[in-house]
Amino acid sequence: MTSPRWLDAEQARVWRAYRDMNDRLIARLEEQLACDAGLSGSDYTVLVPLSESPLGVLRARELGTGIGWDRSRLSHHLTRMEKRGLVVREECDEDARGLTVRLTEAGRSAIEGAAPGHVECVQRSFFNLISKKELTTLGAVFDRVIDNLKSESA
Amino acid sequence: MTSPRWLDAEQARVWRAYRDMNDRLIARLEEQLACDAGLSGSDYTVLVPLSESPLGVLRARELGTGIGWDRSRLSHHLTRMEKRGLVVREECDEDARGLTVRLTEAGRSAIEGAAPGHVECVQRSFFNLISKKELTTLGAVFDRVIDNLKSESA
DNA sequence: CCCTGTTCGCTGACGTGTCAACAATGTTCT
DNA sequence: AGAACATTGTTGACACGTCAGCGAACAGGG
Repeated sequence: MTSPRWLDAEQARVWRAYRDMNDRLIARLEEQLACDAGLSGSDYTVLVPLSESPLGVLRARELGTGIGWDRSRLSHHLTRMEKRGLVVREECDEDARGLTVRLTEAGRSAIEGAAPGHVECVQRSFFNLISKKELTTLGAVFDRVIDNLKSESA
Repeated sequence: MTSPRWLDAEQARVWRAYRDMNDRLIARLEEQLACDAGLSGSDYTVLVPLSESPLGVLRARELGTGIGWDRSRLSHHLTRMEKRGLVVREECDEDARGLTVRLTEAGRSAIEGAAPGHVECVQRSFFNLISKKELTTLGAVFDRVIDNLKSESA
């Protein structure tokens, strides 16, 4: 037995803390976005790459792979966002199958209004509580876990 | 300016890694549970306290507060789980408003079948990659972030 | 005892995410 | 050109979570 069958006491404690922290942190950020700008976390995820694009326009495919969403999820969410006037769909010149997504004025002001508060919330709830040394450790651990998960699924 | 308006390069990197790791980790665990025992993460969350209770029975209220779910969410999920034969609802003697949830045989074998694989997956994808020293750091950081979030929402 | 307020759980509406099936277009190979 | 295959995006069905509103049952004070 190289690895024990059950978690030891400290592992169990850290695992619970991890799940708990994540739930609370996400909830906090969602709440901030919702009451600050009427956006959900998913809206924010979609709007960020659009607002960073020079013309506020992106191919749906690019957008989707950029944020790691599958086509279906993106399509459904764009339908909802379009209904709220945050984005519009346009035909794609280079590829008739394709689709371009354009940020509307309302969409741009929503994301620009939301971003500072969001970033500040991340700072206040996370980074301000972490030392430089700890940050380095976290970064290393997260990268290691990601690499392992990537290699297993490949 | 005590705290900068935007994340610096390392913070941004760590934040992305954190979100990415979490998404992949959760997906990995969900996948393992689903294909190993036909359970979702939510099913697992509900079944664990039930299986740890001596008679496999719990008050709905206890169960809900124990896992941090509101009444509505629990009610909806119990409906789905009952339909699949994992649990049954029973009336509560002490309190006529109340409800007790009982683990069925199928529910018990599902959770007992799923747990070892789940724990092993957590070990392999997370704890095996982390040194003792790093684990201590993670625990400290997670607790600190949780405390801060708790105090802010109080 | 009744009134008020609280707790318990259920329900319906809605936003969200996943899956499988589909249509349309592009690409490759012969 | 034509057949086979891949890519792009949409759709419908379903699982899930949140929210507001509801009725039933408790608890405490008049």
